[in-house]
Amino acid sequence: MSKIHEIYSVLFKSYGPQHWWPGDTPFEIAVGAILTQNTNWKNVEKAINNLKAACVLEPAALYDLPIPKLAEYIKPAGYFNIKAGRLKNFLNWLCDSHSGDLASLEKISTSTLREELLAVKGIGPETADSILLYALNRPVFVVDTYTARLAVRHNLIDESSCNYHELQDIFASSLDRDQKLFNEFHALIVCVGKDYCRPRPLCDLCPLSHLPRNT
DNA sequence: GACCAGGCACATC
DNA sequence: GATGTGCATGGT
Repeated sequence: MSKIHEIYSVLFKSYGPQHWWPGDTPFEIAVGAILTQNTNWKNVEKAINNLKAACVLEPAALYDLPIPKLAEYIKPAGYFNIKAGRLKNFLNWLCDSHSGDLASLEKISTSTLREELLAVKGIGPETADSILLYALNRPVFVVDTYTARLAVRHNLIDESSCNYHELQDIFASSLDRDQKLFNEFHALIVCVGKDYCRPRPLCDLCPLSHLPRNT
């Protein structure tokens, strides 16, 4: 069994299925992906609940909402002015180019969609891939800070070459190109990340602590 | 009070 | 191309 398969196996045995992404609709998932940038999910939940309570958590309503009003609703998620602009950019793309309907993206190839998402100002690689995987069910491996920490810590990658694309390639190339597997794996990495993949210290209670790792 | 959280764009060198 | 900085709330 490869190191990466072993990591997955240990995490799945420790934490079980994660049932990701937390969100009722693909659109809610996409909004959550933008709101959770560098932010604790609990804060994002508050912001999403505000949008739900105001009945604006759907493309047309959010598209019509003035940015200052949107910023007010999403305040608990932090960086609210920045994120309001980013959400608007996403809404402009979705509504102006794709009739405000995520389901209409089904016919577009994953690579084209990824390029289009990355062209939206405020959507970087992690957010684009999260939307592709969790909102649009595409087999794309999502990389985040925890993935990087885990990979460096367990010698899957050298810190000097640790960038998004390299990390994504290391995981994706050693796994079956399986949307459900990628979904579960990333969720499990975030799960163990929250518990143990903090910058320091290393913790021997981490389910991965018996695997080879850096100090 | 310090540190951290499921990034990203932009300025500067 | 690499590195530094601003953006901000809320939990531990």
